[in-house]
Amino acid sequence: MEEAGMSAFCLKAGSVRGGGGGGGNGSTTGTKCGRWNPTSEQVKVLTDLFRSGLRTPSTDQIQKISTQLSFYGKIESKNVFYWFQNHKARERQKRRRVSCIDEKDLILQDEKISSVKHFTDMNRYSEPERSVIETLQLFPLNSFDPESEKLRLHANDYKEITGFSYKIGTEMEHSPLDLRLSFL
Amino acid sequence: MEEAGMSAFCLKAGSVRGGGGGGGNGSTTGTKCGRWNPTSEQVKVLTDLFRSGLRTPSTDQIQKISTQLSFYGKIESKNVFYWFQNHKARERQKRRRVSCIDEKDLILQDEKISSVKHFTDMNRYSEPERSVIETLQLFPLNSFDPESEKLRLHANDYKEITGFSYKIGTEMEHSPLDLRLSFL
DNA sequence: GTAATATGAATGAATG
DNA sequence: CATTCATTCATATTAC
Repeated sequence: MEEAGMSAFCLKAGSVRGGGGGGGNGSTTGTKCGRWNPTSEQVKVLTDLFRSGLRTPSTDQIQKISTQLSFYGKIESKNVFYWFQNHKARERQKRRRVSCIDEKDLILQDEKISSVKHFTDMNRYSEPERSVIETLQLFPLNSFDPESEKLRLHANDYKEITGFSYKIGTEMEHSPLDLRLSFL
Repeated sequence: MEEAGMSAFCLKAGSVRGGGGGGGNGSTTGTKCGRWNPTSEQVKVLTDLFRSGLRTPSTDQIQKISTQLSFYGKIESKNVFYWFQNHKARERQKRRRVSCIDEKDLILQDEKISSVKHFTDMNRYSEPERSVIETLQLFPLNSFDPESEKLRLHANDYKEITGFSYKIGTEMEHSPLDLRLSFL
């Protein structure tokens, strides 16, 4: 009865997820089950893409990337998705930590990419390096969507929730006997 | 992509969620501010509702759901709203991201029960059809309400609206970066 | 063996 | 409804 909150998700016992490593990576140790751990080649490709300016690949690109990367080992699309999400988030995260120091001496541990991150404007952190454009020619990102945006129909967007005042519970009584889910 | 304000009000205060290992009530950790941490019961109810076919509850339903769920812990209406939004979106995302692997056993543990329910309608409740109220019996509701059926909002199965017409392979220039990336 | 770190995975919240 | 950001959890790896 306890728990039931934190570690209820990870299980799998490694039946389906197995295989890790897949084809001939060998760099990993075990790679039994659990989470995906990328091979060196996969990491390199992903890093190259990231350094080339790709930050948030679209679904199509994610599919293509994972397909290509599957040659180096087992991988799923969501792995690519998460990788970019995490990579970008942590870049930003580190930068935020740095900016929040006033007296503490920060330890610049490692700086993989030689990026002189001087935030000219604290308001919005732009890309640290703007010299990634050349490689961008690699990607035909000219996939213009002619009419993907105009299909937007705004349904009820539930504007009320943003205002936390939002008085809803006219009856704030917790009456277990009142009615549970029969209200629906 | 604008700045959109940095809501830094809620500092994390380093509360280790779940570490308490106590009784599954996540709200005890933060309690102050920070994001909503649903309890197991709340998640179960929401999941049941979702599995029952409810995908986009109206404002009215949302307020009722949150009111009833507040019995299990702190909750707001917007939490319910976001929960359904996210759950629906991620179900669809998962289906999409996983389509490229030969592994067909992508059975999520939360889909244990094999109740085949096909949602085929996307309109508002045109006609009340009673086929999704099963989970409601999980709760000790004393008042049987024949109008329960009208809660059910059938899911729109949604098809690919992306009429992809962008040209592919227009520029297949070999790039110095990596040949393997030319697929993008 | 434990602590610290790195990172994959998940999800709440928000925006367009 | 889709996409993205921020925070957190979980685990593998490394350091002590």
